[in-house]
Amino acid sequence: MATAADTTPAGRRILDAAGSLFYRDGINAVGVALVADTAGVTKKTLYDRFGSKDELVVRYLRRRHEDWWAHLEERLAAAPAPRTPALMDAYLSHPRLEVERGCAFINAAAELPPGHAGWDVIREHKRAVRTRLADLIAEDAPGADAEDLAEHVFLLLEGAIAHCGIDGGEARMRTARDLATRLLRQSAGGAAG
Amino acid sequence: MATAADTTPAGRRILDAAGSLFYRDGINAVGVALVADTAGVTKKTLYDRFGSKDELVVRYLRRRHEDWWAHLEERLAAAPAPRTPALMDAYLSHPRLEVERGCAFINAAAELPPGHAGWDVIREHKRAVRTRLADLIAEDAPGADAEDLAEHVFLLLEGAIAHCGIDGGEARMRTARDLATRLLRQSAGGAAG
DNA sequence: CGTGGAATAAACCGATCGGTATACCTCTCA
DNA sequence: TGAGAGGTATACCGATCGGTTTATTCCACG
Repeated sequence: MATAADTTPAGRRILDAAGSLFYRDGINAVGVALVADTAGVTKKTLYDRFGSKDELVVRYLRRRHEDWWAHLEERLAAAPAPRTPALMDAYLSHPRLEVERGCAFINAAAELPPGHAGWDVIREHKRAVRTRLADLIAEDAPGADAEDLAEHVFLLLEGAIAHCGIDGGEARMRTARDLATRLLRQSAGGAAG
Repeated sequence: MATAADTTPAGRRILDAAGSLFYRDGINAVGVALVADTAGVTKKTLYDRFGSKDELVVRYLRRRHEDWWAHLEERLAAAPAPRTPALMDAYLSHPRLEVERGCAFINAAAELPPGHAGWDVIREHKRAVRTRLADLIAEDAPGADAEDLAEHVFLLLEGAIAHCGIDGGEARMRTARDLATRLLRQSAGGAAG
């Protein structure tokens, strides 16, 4: 019977290899043979576990979201108020999920054809970040228009993460964090729209 | 002798085909044979004009920048003050440069390997937009910290254009325009930091 | 003891990739 | 008049693509 794909040692190594290769070089530029070789696994094992490259791509995106989300919640739990800037900081502090090539989900969206199952993962990831951001802002700037402010900060965040891949550095993420912090202070101070 | 690549009718049609195909389906997913067929041209003609796919990609990016820039300046020339929101509107009004798949330059950055000549075009394009934005802001909000405000609006803009490709619509670009407009009004009103 | 899942090793499939080669046609212009 | 540029048509190249097949080994578990 088909195993849950990443419950097996080889399955995990495949997902590890796919995680770094797809992110660093792009999805279409990386062949399944390279993923298998990097994982120290035969193509047969890869196809036994994942069935197709499309499915592997979906798993790659799902895992990237789950890893990032777990890290985010961990950092948020340890962060003092205001916690909104900590969300930005979380992008800079993950030990394995680099940011040198920008946002894995925006990058995947640039490559995946319409109708690919990965689109659901991409949209759900962005929706989740956007929602979590609104929650944080509601607690950081009570009384302000949280939805309006969340959309504002979300665009700052997305612009920054996208440009990390072009600039090759994290500078713009720090800029976005500082701008968001200032917005929060202004909105907490004078709660008028 | 090698012609300037796009000075010839066939060269222009190749660039037209590459423009829509590379943008819609991604650079790596589109083969030179498809570009040639779409342009109604043989592969030989394509290689006679452009030499390699890498060079064609560079030309594609350069042309996209030039077309977009010409359109921007045209719109800016016709726009009343404040002209900063008109920059955002320009993304929505170009007759041929759609926005359904997001930003062609961010997308290309997701696909191109390090060292590819296209990177220079990408970085130069973003630098140019960022600079033009600072100029517009300096004229729209005199007295304010133009550099600081430009970076803020630039991140809003980039977040919006990246997400147009994920949402599949232009809504977020309009949101970014409205947020920028409000920022401008605030900075023009109380010029304090 | 033996069955079935997880794995390796390696060959193979048709299709497509970027790029080249050969031959021929047409038009311009010196 | 004839050379050279721009072009078509088509076949070809080696490499790689995603994916399959066959055979074999290992080991846990009933």
